[in-house]
Amino acid sequence: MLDNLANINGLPQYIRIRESIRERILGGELVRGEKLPSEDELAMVYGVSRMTLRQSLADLIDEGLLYRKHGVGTFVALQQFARDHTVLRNFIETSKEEGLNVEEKLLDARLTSAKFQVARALNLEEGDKVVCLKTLRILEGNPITIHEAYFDHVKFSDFLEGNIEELSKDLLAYYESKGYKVKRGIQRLEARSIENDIAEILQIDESTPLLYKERTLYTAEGIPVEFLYCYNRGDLYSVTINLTT
Amino acid sequence: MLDNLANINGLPQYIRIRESIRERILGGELVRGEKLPSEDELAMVYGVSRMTLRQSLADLIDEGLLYRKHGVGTFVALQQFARDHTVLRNFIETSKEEGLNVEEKLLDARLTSAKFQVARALNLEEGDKVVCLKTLRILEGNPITIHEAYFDHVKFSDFLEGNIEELSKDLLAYYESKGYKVKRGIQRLEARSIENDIAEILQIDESTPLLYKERTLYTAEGIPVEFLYCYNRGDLYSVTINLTT
DNA sequence: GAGTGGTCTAGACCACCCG
DNA sequence: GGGTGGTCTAGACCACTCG
Repeated sequence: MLDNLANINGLPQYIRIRESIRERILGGELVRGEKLPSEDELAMVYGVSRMTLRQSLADLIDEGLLYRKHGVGTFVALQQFARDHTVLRNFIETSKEEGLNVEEKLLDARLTSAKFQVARALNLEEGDKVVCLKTLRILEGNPITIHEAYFDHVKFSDFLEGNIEELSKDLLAYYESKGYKVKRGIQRLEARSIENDIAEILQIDESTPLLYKERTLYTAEGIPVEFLYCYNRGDLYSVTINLTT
Repeated sequence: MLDNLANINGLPQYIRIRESIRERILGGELVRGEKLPSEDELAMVYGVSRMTLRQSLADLIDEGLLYRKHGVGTFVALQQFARDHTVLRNFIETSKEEGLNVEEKLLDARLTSAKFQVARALNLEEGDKVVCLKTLRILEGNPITIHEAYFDHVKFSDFLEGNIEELSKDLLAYYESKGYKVKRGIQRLEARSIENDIAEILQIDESTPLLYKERTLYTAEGIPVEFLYCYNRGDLYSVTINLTT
């Protein structure tokens, strides 16, 4: 009765209810700090059992949109955190959503042999064949990031024969199309001095520090999919991270 | 029947079952990639309903220890991710657990007026009174990090009258003791060139880049608790982050 | 078709908080 | 004491996967 966009056929009830509540919060119908009706009441309003209703709330609490107080009630959080946990997002799409002018330039794409660090991360043997994909990302005309991604040539043997320019724009989608849906990752960040070749590509001098990143991506099963080196201009690039206890 | 440490009285069953399963995995009884018994069977073994058992599994799946395949079964993940989502941890305790020699030196603790950025982060007005706590962290004899934390003097008025040396060793515990349990946070990382005063304290020259961090901590309700500037030696310090879709 | 996880119900009792 | 969320049950039917 309260749903609109959330009322798509085929979706489980708890998802439709969750989205309905989310819309009521984001739309301003439920104000920050405001108490929601009790679980019993919400379950009645939405016409489901309390267990089902709690499944809806659980997701929103995990996202930081709601919080519970035992014996008191459920409330809309004062501070809105990440709407979802999506830390892994496609760089180009994300930047475009923010209205930024983004270009991506293919620097190199080739078959090579895995060195120690790459092999270890991808659970391969040193010397095994891997695809190396190097790209430069340009934000509002400024070269800002060099990406150097490695992935198993056995799992992704058709990459180099495909439309590399196109495929490299959304590697996550490409991995998924091959049956490797990325679910988790581990990344490590460092501040580094810049090296000559990197300085040249990013068109900066050697006094600018570099935000250096290493990242490994995995499926839900824990299969490593990609290992990445990433060199970011320190003065133009920063990384924002949501933390939870 | 299978529990031991997980069999503490007073704990909900789903937590005891969860910990029992976790122990069976970490203890090697359940191997990576191995299929668990079906939910029906596990529920019977543990003597609970299937819904209760699923609550146990949900936590372990969220942690990345297990994954499910619809119509197939539940499996132990191949790669073990963070055992829990605890990204927020006490630096000193964590380092000690890793067997590292850690010292913390109090540099400054005083009452001051919130400048623009601090005021905005803590939801205060510019000029409102805040406590500023500056500490130096020394790892294995190397000065590695300068922490500059700010928190509301109204919420935490007794800090400066307390044993500052002691309290500053676990600020999260101090905040919690005042009714502000930290649940979430947002942090931002940058690579920066070093400034004179920082270089002097960290005993490094100005060619070493700095891993600069800003962080705001919040309660589950979304109340801001602490705003922090953090200056880390780039060549000795790196930040590891777990990502999820 | 058999087995698995995904969703859902209509109750129940408990622990916690507040007036 | 009354209202709230926390935990738990004993079923049910559906959707998916595989042989």
